[in-house]
Amino acid sequence: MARAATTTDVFNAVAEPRRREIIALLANGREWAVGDVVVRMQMAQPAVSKHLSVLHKVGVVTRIKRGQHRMYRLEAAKLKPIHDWAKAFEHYWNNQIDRIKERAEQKAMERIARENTKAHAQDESK
Amino acid sequence: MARAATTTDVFNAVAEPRRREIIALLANGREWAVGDVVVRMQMAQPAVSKHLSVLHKVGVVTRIKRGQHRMYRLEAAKLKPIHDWAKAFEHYWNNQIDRIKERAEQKAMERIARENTKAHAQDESK
DNA sequence: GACATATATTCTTATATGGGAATATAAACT
DNA sequence: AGTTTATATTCCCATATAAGAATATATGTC
Repeated sequence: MARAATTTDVFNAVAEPRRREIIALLANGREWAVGDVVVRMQMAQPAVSKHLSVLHKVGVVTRIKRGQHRMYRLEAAKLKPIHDWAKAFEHYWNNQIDRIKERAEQKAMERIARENTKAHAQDESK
Repeated sequence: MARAATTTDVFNAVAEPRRREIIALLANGREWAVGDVVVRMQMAQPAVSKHLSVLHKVGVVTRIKRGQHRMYRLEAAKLKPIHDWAKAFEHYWNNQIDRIKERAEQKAMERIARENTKAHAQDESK
């Protein structure tokens, strides 16, 4: 009865569109103060605080105090379960050709990666 | 106010754990009668019907009548938006080495795919 | 047509949740 | 200490939703 709480199930936490917007905002990797999110989202401060609180409880954001501000940062790895889940269905929308390409690249990858990893490591900083 | 309905937002539809279970069940690609799902999920028939109805409304399953049965089939492509969304965060949990490999395979893919597509098409039926 | 089987729908109830308003808390500044 | 700024929390309300029970709607069988 009743689905898993938004504060415990990442799928449910992310099912709220405004929280996905907040996540998109934080996706630039920087720290965001609540007030910054309020401005960018045109949303009331308590609402933002509550959404961030939900995201914090599921671990999707981390929080640190900086002066009178609480800085939030995206902890994107917590979204991996969703990716893993969805990825399991990838082959349903990829067509046969794409699958062949994946097989081919898979085999090539192992060989090429070994050569490239050391040689071009510094070229891939971005 | 209030998030998008479960019947209109795939993210919300899938935020219910039992619906994810049903999806997992249907993921074998076969048609499932409601009764089969009821047995496998140990769940009341009306509950299953309702969940399937939600999934049907968001298009995640298709339904066809077969005699007195309604056969449900997974329409996994409707889950692609979730995959696309989550995939955007993939690089957060992949390490630098993995990213280099992806770049390498990406480049190799385009070349190799052209050679393999026609040559081995019949070997990749599964 | 009567009955059985399969599934959907309706109704009720309990609960979660999101927003708004108001208030509380905390830090910074004077 | 008093005031301002930043954020969290509480309270209230409206709504969505999930489950269960009962019932309705096919469809198949005799």
